Amino acid sequence: MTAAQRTAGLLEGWFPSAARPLPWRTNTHDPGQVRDAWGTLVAEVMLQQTQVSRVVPAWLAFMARFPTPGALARAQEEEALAAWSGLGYYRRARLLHAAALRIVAEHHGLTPTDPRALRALPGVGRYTAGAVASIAAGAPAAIVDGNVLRVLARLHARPGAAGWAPLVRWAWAQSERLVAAASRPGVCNEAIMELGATVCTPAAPACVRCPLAGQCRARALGAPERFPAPKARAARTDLHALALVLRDASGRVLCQRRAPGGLWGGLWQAATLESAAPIDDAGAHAWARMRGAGAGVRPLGGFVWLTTHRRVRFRVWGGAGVCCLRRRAAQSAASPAAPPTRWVSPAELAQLPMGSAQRRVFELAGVGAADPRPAAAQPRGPLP
DNA sequence: TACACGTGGAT
DNA sequence: TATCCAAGTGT
Repeated sequence: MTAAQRTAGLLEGWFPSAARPLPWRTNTHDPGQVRDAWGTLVAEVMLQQTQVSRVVPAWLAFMARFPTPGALARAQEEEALAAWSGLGYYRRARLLHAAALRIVAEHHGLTPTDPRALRALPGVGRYTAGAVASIAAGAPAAIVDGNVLRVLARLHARPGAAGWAPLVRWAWAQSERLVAAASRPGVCNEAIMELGATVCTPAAPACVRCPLAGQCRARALGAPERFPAPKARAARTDLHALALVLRDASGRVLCQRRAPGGLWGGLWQAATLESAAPIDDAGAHAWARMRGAGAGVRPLGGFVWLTTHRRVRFRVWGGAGVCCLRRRAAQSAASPAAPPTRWVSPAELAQLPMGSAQRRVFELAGVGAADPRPAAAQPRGPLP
């Protein structure tokens, strides 16, 4: 028996009793598949760089609304984005919508399970293609994600930082070998990820519960947590955002849509001015009046929002909008290329695709029903 | 290749 | 509190 066969066997034996009961693991109504391929694809895309606890409620809601590729393909992209609100990395929702269109057009509405066909779908890279092919159809397709890389690096005490290309290439080769040796590739793949997520964790791994402890070279060296070495991270750049929450007499609020692409691309927000430099009160007031605010517009508060690459210092101003005709004149005069704007009720606002920072803006301004999702909770930062 | 892309849990 | 980083992909 080869080392790979032994590892695969241990993983496959461990998984059934250790697997968390996640909703996408429970079913299948298609007896030809290990698991529903569409539900698996949706789960894998949501899980890209996103923790399981955040994905569970989102996956349940998304699958209730879009149970098949056809259901998503019939919807507008904006509905997919709205269903993604709060999950982050919104490009994933656009790409999944595009993938649904392709599945309908090129695969008769049936999610492919062949790795090559999967890989050709928008938003499906090498990892996701391998995961869906193996988990939904049992194909011997390799996968490497953060968990797999960590488990393999420790198992072989392989040096190198997490993002280092030679280490990643080595991990793919190891995964290929492992999955080729597995009797149930999908189970083996899910097991190694589950092991990384629940036992072989980045800090304080629970080696006493690990089925691979006996063959783990990093453990034998006495310091499994040193593998892989941490990867260097880019510094965050500061961004200043002035958000203006305007209400009309009937309680509707003014929203605008961000340009596609870039940060929060295509999502809705309060009228917002972004700047690399701080915006003083006089500048804020002048801009707010130009965007249609009445004379009573005033600062309501602020907060700091962190993303991977930015520290965004939000200041929120609010007040009443001026009357309709003057408002339109003011907008077009202010900026002929101004983004599309709409006045929406608080109920409509809740259905609009919007990032969590802008939900927070409306919440701070006292606009009810801004967040249809369970309470988001970046720490309540101090004023910028 | 290196970088941009969101959000929140874990420590 | 600050930092890490989580079932990656596209450009």
